[in-house]
Amino acid sequence: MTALKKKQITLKDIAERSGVAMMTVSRVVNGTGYVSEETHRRVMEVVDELNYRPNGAARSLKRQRTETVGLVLGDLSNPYSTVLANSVREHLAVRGYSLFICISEQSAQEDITAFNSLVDHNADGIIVATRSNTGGDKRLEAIADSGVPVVVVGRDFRHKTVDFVSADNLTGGFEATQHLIDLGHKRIAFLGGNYESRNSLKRLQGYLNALRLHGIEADKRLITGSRETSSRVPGYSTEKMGYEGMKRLLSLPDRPTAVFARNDFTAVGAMLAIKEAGLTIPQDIAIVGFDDTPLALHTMPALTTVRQPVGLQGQLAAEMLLNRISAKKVLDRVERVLDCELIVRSSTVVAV
Amino acid sequence: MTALKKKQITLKDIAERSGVAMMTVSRVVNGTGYVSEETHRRVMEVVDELNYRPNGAARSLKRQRTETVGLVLGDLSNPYSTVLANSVREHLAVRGYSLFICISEQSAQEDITAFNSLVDHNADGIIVATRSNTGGDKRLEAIADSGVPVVVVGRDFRHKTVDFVSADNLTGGFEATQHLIDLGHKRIAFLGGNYESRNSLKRLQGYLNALRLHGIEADKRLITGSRETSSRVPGYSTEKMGYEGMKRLLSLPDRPTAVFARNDFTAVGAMLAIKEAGLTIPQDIAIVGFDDTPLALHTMPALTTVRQPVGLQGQLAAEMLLNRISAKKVLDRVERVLDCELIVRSSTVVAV
DNA sequence: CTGTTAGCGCTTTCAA
DNA sequence: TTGAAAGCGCTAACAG
Repeated sequence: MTALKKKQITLKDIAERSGVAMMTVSRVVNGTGYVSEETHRRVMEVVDELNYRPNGAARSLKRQRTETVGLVLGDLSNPYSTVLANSVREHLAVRGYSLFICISEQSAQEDITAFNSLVDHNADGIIVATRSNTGGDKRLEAIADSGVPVVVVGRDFRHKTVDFVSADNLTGGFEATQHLIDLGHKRIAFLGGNYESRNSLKRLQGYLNALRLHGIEADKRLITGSRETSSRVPGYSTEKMGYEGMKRLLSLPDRPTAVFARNDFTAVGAMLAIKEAGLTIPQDIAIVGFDDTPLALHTMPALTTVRQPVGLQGQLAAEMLLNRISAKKVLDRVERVLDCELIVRSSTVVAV
Repeated sequence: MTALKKKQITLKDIAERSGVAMMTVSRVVNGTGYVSEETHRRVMEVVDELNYRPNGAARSLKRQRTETVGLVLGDLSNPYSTVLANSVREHLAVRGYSLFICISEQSAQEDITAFNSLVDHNADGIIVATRSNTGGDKRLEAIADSGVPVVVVGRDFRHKTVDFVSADNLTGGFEATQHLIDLGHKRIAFLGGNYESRNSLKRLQGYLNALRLHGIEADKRLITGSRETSSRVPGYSTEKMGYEGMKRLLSLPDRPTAVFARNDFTAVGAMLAIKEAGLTIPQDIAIVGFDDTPLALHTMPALTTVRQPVGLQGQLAAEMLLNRISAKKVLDRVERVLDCELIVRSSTVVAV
């Protein structure tokens, strides 16, 4: 007969085998308090022999903390998520914290489920990097209210005890558009949103600001995106959106001479549509993306794009969260908005 | 004064407030056992009012299970990981299990750390999708020995109680090479490995098998990859490897007329090197990738590649693991190797 | 239908 | 330097 699951080795087992009290074993295992050389050695011997590992649930229950942090990620397929996750993990690891990632790609319900499983398993804090949505926001607010440390990354969410990290999408969008204007473009499209979403979509807002500054009137027909208002289309499917949106733009009587796409995936889709129409980039239509994903280097021509400091966002998020976790009192909201950088390549300028 | 972290609401609080025993509250919350309409209503009222959530640590400690599964992922930036993770999550969700993802991109140490944090936090089972390495394997073996359900996906690892899911990389590699041979190629390179790794690298093995079958002698100079023996280069950096490897191949006195790249990223890098050398794909050099990432559709020309059923791997992994978790006795190892499919595009055949 | 008791494995506190 | 007792929050098992 085969045992289903071997009985877990406990402190008690180690204590009995090594002839000391549980408490002593605990001290040895945790390296806390005084234990004689000799006892330490004897205990460790048994620990190694039986391959003892402390039970996390019991420990958490008693200690009321898990040394664990949760990260809720939306679109996993976006390199952004990858870089962010790795950065967060690295910076947590330095302080001895483990990272558990939950995915929430589709709906508010998934957000809530992810938050709950993290909270229920007593994560010491949560970093949220999904798009905001009312259902999720409401739950997140309750979680923050209950005292769980929370940091949001690039998510529109305000709460008096929730820290906020983000790239400066407003200025990024502004600079991308400014760049196109500097090149002499007047009919510039925004791809990946609709005019109504301008308040939540900072990149679109930056685009509008740049136009206004230069006395170019915004043309709503040039602002196009997916049909769903709250577009939560993940990764490569935004590419499809870019492709389709570009098709619409191309069919306009007075088509744009330049396009600012909300991200590189969208830009890639747009490029495909432009090429299919037999037009040349950037001569016929110039295009700018956002994010500077590795992708951007390999499009033909290489994509001009706005780079955002993703690793830094991860680092700051981790640090802010750890700060909150170890704080002795309730900290006020901290907000960090990080500079972006325009990377000019051949999709806007011929000579590069 | 602001409380640091609000005292957690417990069963006891609910019990007191609603004037019943803790056990009754527990029954209401879990929907187990008989509770009168009236009591149920009263308890739920208090539960909602105080926003009670059961403490997972306490529950796990008592129940000895967490309804939680861990997934250890290597290269997050590979679309493969994304699709796998989502598939696993979906299929777990149906059965009420949460998924926690851990990343291990670099080293055996990271693998071990990830395994440990999952085991220590009492995950009910673990799915491992990182590349195998001796350190990780050793720890994984110990974990499996201790009775924790484990499933490996595409990872070379044999253990009598660890299930195995993988694409049929051997046949996939064979068919990719066969395809090139069918097109008349004789000097076919393998990009992304060295001859010595042929035992662990099934795709390379398939390549060698195809050559042998057609009486083409393998030329070690045509088998090239990264310099590190155990190549654990993640995502887009394998692209760099493809680029560099291709450069080496192009500098050969008798350069190949076709290349089979171990994955699409590598293939993309190779394509770049080929174009830079002023050569045409597929006329001068034909190229086949592996994985059919979304990328493959957007290369110029579109990439011929081998598609593997990633979603299905996730589904099977989830099912096998749940099966193991709920099994009444120790199950023997199950192995599922899934068919791949050659997708022919313009990087090998002009007319397509 | 509801309540009581005991204990999951660990660590905090106090005592020796 | 070591140990004993109590209890974290929950639920299985048994009583009523």
